[in-house]
Amino acid sequence: MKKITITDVAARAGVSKSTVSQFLNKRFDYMSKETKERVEVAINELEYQPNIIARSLKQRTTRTIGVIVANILHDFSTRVIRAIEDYCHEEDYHVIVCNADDDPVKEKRYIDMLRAKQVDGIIAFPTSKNTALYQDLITEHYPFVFMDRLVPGIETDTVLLNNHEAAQLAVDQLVANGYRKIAMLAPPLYDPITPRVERIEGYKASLETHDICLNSSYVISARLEEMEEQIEKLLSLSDPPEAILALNDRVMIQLLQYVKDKQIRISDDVAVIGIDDVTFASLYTPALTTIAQPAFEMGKKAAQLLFNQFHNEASQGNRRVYRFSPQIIIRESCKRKENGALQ
Amino acid sequence: MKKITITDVAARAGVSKSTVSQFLNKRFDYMSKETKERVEVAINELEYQPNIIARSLKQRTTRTIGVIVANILHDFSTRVIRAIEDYCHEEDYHVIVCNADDDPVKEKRYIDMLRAKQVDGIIAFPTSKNTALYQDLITEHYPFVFMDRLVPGIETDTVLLNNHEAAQLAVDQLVANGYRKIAMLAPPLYDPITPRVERIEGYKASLETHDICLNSSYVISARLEEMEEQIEKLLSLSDPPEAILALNDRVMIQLLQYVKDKQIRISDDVAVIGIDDVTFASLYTPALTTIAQPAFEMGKKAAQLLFNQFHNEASQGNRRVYRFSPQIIIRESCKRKENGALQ
DNA sequence: CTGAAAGCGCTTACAG
DNA sequence: CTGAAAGCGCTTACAG
Repeated sequence: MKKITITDVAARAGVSKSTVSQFLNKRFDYMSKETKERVEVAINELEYQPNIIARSLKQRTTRTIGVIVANILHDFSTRVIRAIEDYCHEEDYHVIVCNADDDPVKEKRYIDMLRAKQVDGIIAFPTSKNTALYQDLITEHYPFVFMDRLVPGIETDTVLLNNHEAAQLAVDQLVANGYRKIAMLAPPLYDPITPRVERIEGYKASLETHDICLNSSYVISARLEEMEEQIEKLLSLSDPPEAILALNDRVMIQLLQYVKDKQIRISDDVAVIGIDDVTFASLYTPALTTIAQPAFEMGKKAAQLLFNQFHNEASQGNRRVYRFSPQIIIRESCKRKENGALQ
Repeated sequence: MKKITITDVAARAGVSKSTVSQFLNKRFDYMSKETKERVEVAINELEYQPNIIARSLKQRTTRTIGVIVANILHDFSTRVIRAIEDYCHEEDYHVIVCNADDDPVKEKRYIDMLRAKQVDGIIAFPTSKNTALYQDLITEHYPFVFMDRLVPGIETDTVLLNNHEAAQLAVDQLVANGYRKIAMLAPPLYDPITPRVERIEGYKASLETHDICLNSSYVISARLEEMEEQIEKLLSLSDPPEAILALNDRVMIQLLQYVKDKQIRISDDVAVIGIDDVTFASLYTPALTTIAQPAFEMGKKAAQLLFNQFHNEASQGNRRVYRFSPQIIIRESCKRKENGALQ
């Protein structure tokens, strides 16, 4: 039951460990056909599998990367991970998945452990709170890329949505359908997470473009558990909004739950549009108009950037921010029934 | 920029590597306060982080496990992974996530590579096709547990749903609401994946219990792309079903898409119930009655079983199958409007 | 209480 | 064309 090693193979084949190692690494340049075959036979007979850990120790590469997301249960994260894993699989790499739960302590622990395990690089949805640590990674030229969120002052490859454009697409669509009283539903902003901040900014800027005055009671920012209560208030306003923009999928779900409970009819009573294309958007009634993120492309890009960092140290100097364009998927939830004023 | 090693720490502290190692492993029994402090200071000053790869080589444990799912995009898999990762995080383990896409070749490649990387164990949703390989794992006493699917002839810890009960709960609920013409929508059965086979068996057995004759044109088994076509046929039958049981979430989504496109009203025109609690079940109209799997508990159990295998070799003999009970969540999609005959 | 030495299983110049 | 030797960075008996 003892694990067989390169030494066993060498003995069996009657050659040295060096030769076996050359074989394993496909360095056949100076190897006679005969020894090559002998080694091959020995490997097969013994069902030898090299110990990658030993190789990693010597070669200082583990062919493994770490991916730290806030929560793998979030749809966007799952898709990004799938894209990264696909890319890694092609390149014969593996991915360790970690859930930091937006907790800086957990994040730091993961980053430290991942590095101790010598992973070749990390892709993270940063909590943005471990600035000193991120800075260390940079000064040590450690390969890493950020996803979804920008961290002020940290210059590393970052891939994220053009959030401004996403909010703008949503507002434009609403305005084009004749809505001008547009509310925004957002998660809490006390920790300034890029997509939230930028989408709200985008919303405000777009309103301005359309000469719509910002009504501050129309922008709700609350924890998911308090969302229903906030929506209730919003809709009870003396001058309630005619349309609601949900900042992300989780907010959208809260909104739809509220709407269901109160028997409010979307589109008739209030128009709805959401950033993030929820899985059930097309089968909901009315089908939900959404602004989709190209999650797979974004994940793939992140992986490519990381691998670029592996291969050329030069890339250190010019790490960049890559913005991906969202795509509007027009369905039914913000059409006016009466084919409303195209203003 | 050179990585600092245990040798550097030893030099700095003026002790041997052995002593530093003892310190790292918290073996303080015979260490003087003074040297202990010296080592501690050196470690902090140098910001030393041990190389886990080197340790792993010696200790023959990587504190890393592999999880092979069919597809991380599937909701159930995601939840299971989350539960496993949480458990591992508590135990200071990491998890490598792999998507086998129900492809035995990919699965084999992952298992081989994961083992080459010396992961301490594997949790897999098996394709069930690599029987020889699974058997090898057993004879080598390699720790692994199967999830969601049973593999005939392979005696290892397996955690899965009580699928029979799941189908039965669904049929019972339908019958209790006065439905007797009950169709079953399933994915293809050419590869005999446990949940599919068992849920269909459960469906058939339950019908029998209720003295309902099986109508073979009521059981549809088709690829997702052909599902709409099949549903069309099903509902065009001269004697169409009054209720439909969706075998899993993906089938349910196809069904809902069809229903939406054809403007069929669930509950009024046809009752619907599904195994797997889709995320939007409660906010859909009518809210969907579903049979939920305890995904988190199942994932946690799988992790526990794997860790048990690490800790006691004895467990080899008595690996078992753990069935989890589904839970029915009664909502609105299979209630009769007219408060139908409680038969 | 601490250190020298061997060893985990590979790879890699280098010598021949 | 092939092998002996050193080394990757730890841990672990064992000696003192």
